[in-house]
Amino acid sequence: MRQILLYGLILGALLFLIQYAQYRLVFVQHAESAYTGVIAAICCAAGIWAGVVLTRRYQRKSNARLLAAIHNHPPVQAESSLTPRELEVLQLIAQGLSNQEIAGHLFLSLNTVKTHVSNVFAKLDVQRRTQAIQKAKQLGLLA
Amino acid sequence: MRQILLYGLILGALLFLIQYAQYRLVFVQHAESAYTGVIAAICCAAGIWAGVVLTRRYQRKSNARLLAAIHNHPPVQAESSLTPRELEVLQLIAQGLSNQEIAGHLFLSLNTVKTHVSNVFAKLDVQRRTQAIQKAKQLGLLA
DNA sequence: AGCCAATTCACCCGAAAGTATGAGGTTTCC
DNA sequence: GGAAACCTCATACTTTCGGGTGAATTGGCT
Repeated sequence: MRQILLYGLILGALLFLIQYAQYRLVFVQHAESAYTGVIAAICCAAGIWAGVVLTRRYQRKSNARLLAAIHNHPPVQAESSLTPRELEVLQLIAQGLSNQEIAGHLFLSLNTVKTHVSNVFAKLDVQRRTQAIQKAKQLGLLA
Repeated sequence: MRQILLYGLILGALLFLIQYAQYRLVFVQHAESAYTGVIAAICCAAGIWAGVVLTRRYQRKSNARLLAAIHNHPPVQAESSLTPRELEVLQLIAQGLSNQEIAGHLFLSLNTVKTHVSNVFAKLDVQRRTQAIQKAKQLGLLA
């Protein structure tokens, strides 16, 4: 529902831009190539954005399968109550990454990473990431 | 993901329609105008392609680093040795203790612990304690 | 259609961690 | 007796973490 509104606004803005550009062109003849360039730039940007978003969503699930394959575990572990995403974050914590770096690796915002980290800590009953590493290794959640 | 594609198509279609309509109504005298729509479509496609390719490439590199880290592949070189005190502090860090707790264990002030920790980080060439744990285990400094 | 778990993101706040610099004290070794 | 290494502690500052709360979205299941 929110997205529809968003896309509507984007669409409207684009249409407005095009209208404006063509309005200006009525009075500025022979600037057709410049106008085409603007359109091309806008569409390129929109296309790249769409492509990136598309691929990220697709890759997200692939990564889950990849990590699962590495550890010979199904994506969802019954013995630990950690979700797949939380396990991913936990593994990156054990690699020594900061929350910001984890966000970069996983294409998440810093806030989202913090949320996952907090949930991991709560489920492992620890207060610090160093404790989480310790406990996770004891529980066999990490290699 | 399906909706994004959908919205993308709608966007493209609308843009094209606008182009076509204005071509018919206003810019009949400009045969060039028809090309703008084509350009827009091509750029959209190119943009999506570029976005997908770029994101996929970036992900591949990330995954490679991730796998390398998991499998202990990264080159490990001998580094300057830690002093006895620094090694003590490092071991307590690996056990998940906070600086304050380490100070309590070793009967030191918090500032002193911070100094030792900073020196350990410098010698191990890391910035965070989680990285220090990882590296110390690679170097065999920890059990 | 509605519920529910998972995921994502935001904001605020305090605590902890990390950086930089300086400064005494001791031991050891030349 | 002086250089060098180590240990100790301090102040000041910036960054990162962690906790708490709220909320929107999605996908799966009933």
